[in-house]
Amino acid sequence: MAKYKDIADDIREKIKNQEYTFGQKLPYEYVLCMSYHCNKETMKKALDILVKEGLIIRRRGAGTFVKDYDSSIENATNKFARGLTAKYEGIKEVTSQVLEFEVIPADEHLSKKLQIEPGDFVYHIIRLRFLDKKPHLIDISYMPISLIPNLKLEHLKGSVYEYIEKVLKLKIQSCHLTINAALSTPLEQQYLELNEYEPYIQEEQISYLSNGAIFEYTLARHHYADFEFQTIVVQQ
Amino acid sequence: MAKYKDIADDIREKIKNQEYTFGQKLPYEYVLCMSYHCNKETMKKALDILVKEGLIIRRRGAGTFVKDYDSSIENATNKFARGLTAKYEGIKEVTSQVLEFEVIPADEHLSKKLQIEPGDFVYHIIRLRFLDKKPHLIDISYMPISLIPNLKLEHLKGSVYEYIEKVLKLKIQSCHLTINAALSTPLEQQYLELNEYEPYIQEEQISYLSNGAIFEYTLARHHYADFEFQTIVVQQ
DNA sequence: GAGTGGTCTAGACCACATC
DNA sequence: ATGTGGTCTAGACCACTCT
Repeated sequence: MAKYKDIADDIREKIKNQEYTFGQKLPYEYVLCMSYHCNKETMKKALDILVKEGLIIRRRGAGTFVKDYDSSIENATNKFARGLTAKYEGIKEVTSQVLEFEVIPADEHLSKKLQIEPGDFVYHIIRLRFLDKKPHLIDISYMPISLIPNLKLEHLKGSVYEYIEKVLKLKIQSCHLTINAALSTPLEQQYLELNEYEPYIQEEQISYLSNGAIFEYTLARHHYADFEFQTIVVQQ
Repeated sequence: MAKYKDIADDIREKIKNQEYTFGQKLPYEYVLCMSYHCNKETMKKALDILVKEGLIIRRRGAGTFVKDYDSSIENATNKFARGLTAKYEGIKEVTSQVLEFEVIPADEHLSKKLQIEPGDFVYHIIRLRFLDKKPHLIDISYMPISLIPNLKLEHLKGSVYEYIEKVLKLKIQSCHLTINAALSTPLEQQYLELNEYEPYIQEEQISYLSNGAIFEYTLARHHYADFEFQTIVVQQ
């Protein structure tokens, strides 16, 4: 683990524990560098992480200040996991009901999304996911079998991500998200308790491994009333 | 403008012009440093921008590769502007109809969102925004009058951001976005052509200036069928 | 082992904010 | 004028991938 990430973790904790409180000016760069025994560039990398998470703001000529914690979002790793692994804070129990689990050849559309050849075999998985026993989203997933061998029903009941990272030792590197909405079909009406003529909200997710391969194309469909997505955009 | 941003701009152009094409390996760091006359760290900063934009992927021990351009999103500056200035590609005409323009004292809720004192005066603006003459979203905005003096009706018909950046010479630094949905009220039903019992999708946006002040709290309400939002999450 | 990216440092110099 | 962050460099060393 890189030093700058450790420093970011440490300062993040201090903000969360209100050792540094809203509006407070942090010690300036030189002092922080001294206390963490690091170089200025390293400290900047650390603080830039917190800037991207919306925890602090840095102003040339003025200083570094703690932002309103409530308006910031969880750190990028958690945000990253949000789509499917459902690490929802304060909610104890995440369960899944597997509605479909089969292997099919990729059609034209799928082969483009997954950057594979048409006809290559992929898992086709539909899961209904519950938070505290309340149906929360329908999750339609496609993954190339060549990348994710030996996927079993039991993995689907827990976290597929855990299987990929802990068992297969693959690293998830990035994902491309698109959020939109569409009128519900009987599938969503049945499981998300939507009425006819009511839309669902969909997160389309294309996920990359650290080796550059796309391992997943997922459509997560939510009840519109349950959906929330947060992000922070920082001018470069 | 920083050198690393210039280099990123240059390489981004080469990818968009397909001088570097999908899947292609870029020259490795040393060669790029030579041709741009810069240091390794500077080149890394440049390439990291493109990684965050989803244009390239970097793999330690392997190289730097161009991602599928179609699946990447417009650069951060455009994405940043997306919320309100509506630089929608391929669409010629963005117009606004001002439904409400008044100054009110901030209530408890607003004062928290804008981080001002309750009672401080704020603009309250409701606009209906059209893309190519089609009603596209309703935009409910609150801005402290102390930060944005002399806002006129004419500014609302064009881009408020342009007034803030070009006339007031203030810099917009970051914004916090929250996307959710809620059942439409008569306001949305009337202007977005929604039926009763149909939801709208809302982008809540809290925007910061480079001096750390919050200058805007906006609710942009979209017809659910028109809404799309893209983002890329990269593991740190 | 060779190729390639990632991190860290010391120090120089620049840009902006505030007084 | 002083305080503070931002950028850039040269060079060292480390970590991962490929084969």
